[in-house]
Formats: sequence, structure tokens, C-alpha cells
Amino acid sequence: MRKERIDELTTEFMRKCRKSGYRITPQRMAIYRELLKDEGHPSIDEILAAVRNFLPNVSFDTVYRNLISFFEAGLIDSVEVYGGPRRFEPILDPHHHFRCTVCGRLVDFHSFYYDSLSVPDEIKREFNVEKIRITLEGVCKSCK
Amino acid sequence: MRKERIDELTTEFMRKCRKSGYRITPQRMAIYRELLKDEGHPSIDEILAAVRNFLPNVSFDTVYRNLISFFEAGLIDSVEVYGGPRRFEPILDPHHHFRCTVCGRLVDFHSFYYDSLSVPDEIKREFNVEKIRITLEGVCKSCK
DNA sequence: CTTTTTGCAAAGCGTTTGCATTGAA
DNA sequence: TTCAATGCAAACGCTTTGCAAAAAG
Repeated sequence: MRKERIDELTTEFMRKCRKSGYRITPQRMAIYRELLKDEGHPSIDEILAAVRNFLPNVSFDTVYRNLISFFEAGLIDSVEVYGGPRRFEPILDPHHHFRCTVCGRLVDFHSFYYDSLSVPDEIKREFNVEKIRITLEGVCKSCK
Repeated sequence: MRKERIDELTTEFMRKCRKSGYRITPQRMAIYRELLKDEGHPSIDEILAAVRNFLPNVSFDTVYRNLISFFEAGLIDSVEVYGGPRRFEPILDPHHHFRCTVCGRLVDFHSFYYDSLSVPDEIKREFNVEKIRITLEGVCKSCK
């Protein structure tokens, strides 16, 4: 990602933080920045390691609590990979995931076809659907 | 589910077990039977409790190991609800899930539209997709 | 008889919480 | 100066493993 884009998203993030009543701390800024820099789906531990390059005393706990808070406030997204630790990603554009059941690798992909899926009427009637999660599962080339 | 249907599925299950090289034990039969009887998506602990009504000395461990084995052999299905314990269900017909993000309730629904979804070509080229998981997320009536 | 399965117990791993201290506003 | 955020440390919940005894084939 271009540096300008990162700065832009970071500014936007700070604005949203203030709106949600979150104070701006160096830890929070670093957590969000490292999440943006990571191209994958970093776990709490991975983000912690990255943040510690800049703020060596940050605790697991701070990273944990903040990622959860950010997610709950809708500031970032959470990818739930069963069995492994919780993973996170910045909210960029809509996408879906392929997961290799052998190596556990998680791959992003885009699909307008999937993006535009509708919700069956009988579900709409009974539930307030906010999100459609589609995960393809199978085996990736290197594991085959 | 009708008793005859349960017996039929149980016989089928035993046949598959033998084919997979699994020995038939009272524990295994009870585990599968209780899984069939449960209309929801029981966790290991829930199945354990049910099984213990018949076999009081069964350990968590036996239920755990067997459910995992059954799943890996394709004898039953696994529902992965992040944050909570792993859940299981017998393989009956294809269906999808709605999850309430407030109370955590997991609801089955059927949809031919979702059943017949195809996999994008660029994914097909790179991965062997075995399964499409669709989970709708939102809020159910009682939580609204 | 052989080999799998079981039950037990302990360890593992990621998550979650309580509390005193620190620091943002 | 106030209240939220941090760091620490411990507890927690569910999963996973090693091993000796029991049971299936």
C-alpha cells in the first residue's frame, strides 16, 4: 500500500476513534498502522511483535483489548479462523476467503458475483442479516 | 426424527465405520446416536452429557477424539463457531447457517440458491475447492 | 493374541479479567 | 484533575497429548 494511502487511512481511523470516544494513544496508532502494513490476516501475537519494534513495552493485553474494541466499534474487521487464534484485517473493500484445510493458509479473493448475493426471503423475514460470510475450503496448490 | 430413520442412519454409520477401519464400540454408537437425537449443533460437552445418561463412565476425551475422527473420516459434519467450543452435526442434507451475533444462536436454513453457487474461475484454477461455507450473520428477532 | 480404543491426568494455547499505575484530554 | 488506557499477572475455557489398562476383532 502507498504511504499516502496509509496516512489517509490513519487519519480517518483517528477521526473514527474520537467519534467513538476512544482516546488517541501511541499504542493504538501503532496497532492500527501495523495492521495496515500487514498484507495478510495477522493474529494478535503477530501485531504485538510488529508493534514492539516501535514500542517495546506494549503488552499483549493492550493489543488484545484494542483490537477487540476496534472490531466492536466497526473500525476494523475480524477473521475467524476456527482452531487458530483470532485474526484481524483493516476494512478495505469487500472480499472473501479461501482456506486451505491442510496448511491453514487464508487467501483473499474478490468476486462481484459473491458480493451481490441476496438473502433468502424467509430468512429476511425472521432475521436482520448484516453480513454474508463466504469461505471456500479446500486444498491449495502447494499442499496438493 | 423418526425412530426408523435413526436406526437406518445408525446402521449406515456402522457400515462406514467398518469401511474406515474404526472398531464398533458402545461409546461410538452412543456418541453417534446422541448426535442424531440432538436437533441443534451440540458441543462436545453436550454430547458427553447425553452419552453419560447411558454410559456413565465415558470420558470427555473419548467423545472428543471420536467426534474429531468421525469428522475427519467424513462421517459427520463440524460447525465452527468462533469463540465457542467446536460443534457437530450429522450429515443430513445440504444447508447453511444464520448466526445471531448477540445471543450466539445458530440456525439452520435451506436454500437451493446457495446450494448451487459456483466457484469463481480464478479460484478454481489455483485451488481445489471442496466446500462452500455460507454463514449469514446478524441479529435474531428475540435479540432485536 | 494383536491392535485399537478408552479413561485419566496433565499440559498447551489462546483468551479474558482484576487491579494498581500511567497518561490523554 | 479526571477518567480511560496500559501493563502485569493470574485465571479461564476448550483443546490436545502421553500413557497404562481395557476391550474389539
